[in-house]
Amino acid sequence: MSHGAQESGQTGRRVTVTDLARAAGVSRSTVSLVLRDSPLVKRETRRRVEEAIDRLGYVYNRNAANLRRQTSDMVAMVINDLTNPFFAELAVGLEEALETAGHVSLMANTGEDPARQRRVMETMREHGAAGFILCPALGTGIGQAGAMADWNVPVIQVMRRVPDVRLGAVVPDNVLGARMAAERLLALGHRRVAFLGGSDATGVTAERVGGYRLALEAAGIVPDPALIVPAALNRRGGVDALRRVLNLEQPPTAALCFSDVVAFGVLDALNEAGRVVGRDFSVIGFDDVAAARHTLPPLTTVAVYPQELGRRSAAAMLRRIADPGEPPEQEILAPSLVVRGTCGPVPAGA
Amino acid sequence: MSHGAQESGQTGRRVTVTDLARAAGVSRSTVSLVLRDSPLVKRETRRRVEEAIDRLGYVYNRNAANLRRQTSDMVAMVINDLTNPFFAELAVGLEEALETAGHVSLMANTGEDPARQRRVMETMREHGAAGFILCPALGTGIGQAGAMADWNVPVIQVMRRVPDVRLGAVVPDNVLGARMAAERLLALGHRRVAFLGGSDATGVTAERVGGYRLALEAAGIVPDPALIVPAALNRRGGVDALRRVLNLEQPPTAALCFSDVVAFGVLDALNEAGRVVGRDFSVIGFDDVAAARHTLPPLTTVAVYPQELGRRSAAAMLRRIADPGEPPEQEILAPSLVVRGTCGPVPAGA
DNA sequence: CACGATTGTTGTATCGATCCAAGAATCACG
DNA sequence: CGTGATTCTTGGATCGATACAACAATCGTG
Repeated sequence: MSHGAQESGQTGRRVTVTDLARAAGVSRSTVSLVLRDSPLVKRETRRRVEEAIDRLGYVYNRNAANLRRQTSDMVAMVINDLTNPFFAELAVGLEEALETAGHVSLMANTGEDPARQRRVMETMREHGAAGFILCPALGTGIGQAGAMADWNVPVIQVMRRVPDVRLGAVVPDNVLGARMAAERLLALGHRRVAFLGGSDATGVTAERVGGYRLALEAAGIVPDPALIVPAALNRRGGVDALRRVLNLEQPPTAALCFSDVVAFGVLDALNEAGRVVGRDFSVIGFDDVAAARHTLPPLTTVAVYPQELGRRSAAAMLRRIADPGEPPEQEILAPSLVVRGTCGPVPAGA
Repeated sequence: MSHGAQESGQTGRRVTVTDLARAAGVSRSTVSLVLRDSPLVKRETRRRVEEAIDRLGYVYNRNAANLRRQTSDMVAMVINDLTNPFFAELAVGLEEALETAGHVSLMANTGEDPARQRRVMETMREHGAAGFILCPALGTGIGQAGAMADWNVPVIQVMRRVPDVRLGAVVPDNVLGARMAAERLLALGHRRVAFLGGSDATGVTAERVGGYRLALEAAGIVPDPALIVPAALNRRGGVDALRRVLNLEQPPTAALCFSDVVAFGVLDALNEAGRVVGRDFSVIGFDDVAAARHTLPPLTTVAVYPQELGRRSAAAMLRRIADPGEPPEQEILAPSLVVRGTCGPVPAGA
C-alpha cells in the first residue's frame, strides 16, 4: 500500500478504487487485486494500476477493507499507569511487537480508574479491536473481567491479573522473585527482614508477600506481622514504610520492597536517617527499572523485564488472533535477581 | 451506545442494526436514529429498540458508521521515546484529553527512528486518523514534514518541531527557559557557566543554547565555546560532558543542562568526583520530570509541564478538527524556574 | 370533518473496499 | 484449426452503518 503520493493539496474528494479503475482502464475488482498483491494480475495491468495509484495520490482505506473482510488489524492496549516507567517500558515492548506484526495499536491509560477502564474498553470494542492487552486497574472487579470474557475477542492480561481463567495472562513469577530476594538477604545473615509496600487490594502483593514468607519459613523463621507493612506504590510510600519499621522495638536489618519505586523512597529515608545503605541496612527492590542502576549505591533488585513482558503478551495475542479456537494461556515468566550495591552482611551489633 | 449486553457466548454472527430492526419490529433507519439519540423517535419506539439492544447484546460498529459519515474519531499520537518519563507524561496528558473529548487514540512509539515514524504514520493515515499529534523523531526531514502537510488532516507537533509553518505546534519557550536558568546562575555570581548536552541535530538545542548565550551576553560575558559541550540525551551523556569540562584549564563553576536526565548524569559525575553539589558546583536541569525532586540535593530545573503540553496539543487538535479551515497555530508555552537545592553562590576560590 | 402542520417512520442509495461466480483472452497441442 | 486448459478480468452482491427524500400517522383548529 505504499506508493509516493504525487497529487498534493486539496483535490476535492478522496481517491477511491473506482477512480483508480477509471484512470487505469480496468475494473474495480482488478484494482483490488493489485492492492492486495495478488499473483492473478498480469504484469502490464499491475503496472498501469500502480501508475494510477502514484499519479492520483491514492490512500488505501483500511477501515472499508476491514468492514468487508470482517477482520481487524487493530489491537487495544489498556495500561493502568504510563507515568510509571515500568509500565511505560512494558507498553513500548508491546507496541513495537504489534507494529512489527503489522498491527496498529489503540492505546488508553486508565490511571488506575476501573470506570475509565470500562469506558475506553467499550469504545475500543465498538471500533472493532481484534483483541485487548490489559494491565488491569487496581480494583478491577471479577464481574468486569467476566464480561470481557464474553466479548468473543482475546483478552490478555499482563503483569497483573484478575483470577478468571477464561482470560489469558502473561505475568512474572512473583512468588519466586520475592523468594529469591528474601533468600539472598537470609544468606547474608539477616534474620529480621521487612516487606515494605503494596496493599491487599492487589493480588500481586499477596504473591510477593507469599514468596517472602516461604523463604523465611524455609529458614525456620516465623514471619513477624509487624515487619510486613503495606504502603502506597510510590516513593512517598517507601519513605513512610521505612520510618515505621525503624521505630519498632526490634527494627529489621534489611527490607524487601514491593517495587523499585518504593525502594527509592526507602533509600531516601535511610539517607535522611544517616544509615549507610548496604552496611547498616540492606535493601532489595522489585522490577529493575532503568533508574535502579543509578541510585547510590545502585539498587539490588528482582528483574522482571518489562519490555519482555510486553513482547510476550503481544506474541500471545498474535497467537490467539491467528487461532481463535485455542484456549487462553497463562504464561509465567521467571524473574532474576540482579545484585548491585544495596545489600551487605548483617551488621555486627544486630 | 452503552447498554448491558445480555446474550453471552458465541452466538454465531455479529448482531447488526438489521437484527435489531427485526427484533423491535421497526426499520433499520429507525434503529439508526435511536443509536444516535435522535429526538425524532417516539418514546415507546425507542424503548422497544433499546430493549432489543440489551437482549441481543448489540455492539455498535463505529468503523461502519465512520465510513458512511466520512468522519473519524481516531486521533494518532506518534511519540519519539515513551521510555523517557518526560514524553510518557506528555502522552498521558494527551491521551486523557483526547479520551475526554470522545476520541480514541492510535499510538505509536518511534524510538527516534524516522523510517519507523514514516511507516506508522502511513498506516495510521490508511486507518483514517482524523489528525496526528507528533513529537518528531530526531532526524525527521523537512521533506517528510512537507509530505504530511499535504495530507489534508491536521498535524500538530509537540515539544519539538521541524520548521514548516503549515504544521501546528505546541512547544515550550526554550529560549526563555534557558535564559532564566542562566540568569539565575549569573545572579549567584557565576561567571564561567557551561551548557551541557544536546546536539546540533535538534532545533531544541539551538534554542536552549541561544537563551543561554543571550543571558551571558546581557551580563557582558563572551560565551566560551569550550564550555558548550554536546552530549547524548541520557545519563551517560551527562557524566561524559561534566568530566570533559572539569578537565579544562579554567573549569566552569556551574552548568546548565539540556535536560533533567542529562543533569542526573552530571550529578552522578560530581558525586563521583567528590564535589559537593550546590556548594562546589551548581547545576540546573531542564524539563522538571518527577524524579527531579528526588535527587540529592533536589534538582533546580526549568519546568515545562509535560502533561500540560499534552493537554494543550490535544486542545489544539480538537480545534483543528472542529474547524478544518483555520490555519495552523504555533503555541509557545512559558516555562518557569523551579528552585531547589543544586545551586549556590560561586565558591570563594573561583 | 377537512386540511395543513407537526411528528414519526421508512426505502433506497451510499461510503470504499472485497468476494465470488462467471466470462474473456490466451495458450498448448493433437 | 478446434478444443480444452490456463491465465486474467469483471459485474454485482455485500460488510454495517447513515443520509435523504418521501411517506404515514397524529394533531390542532377553523
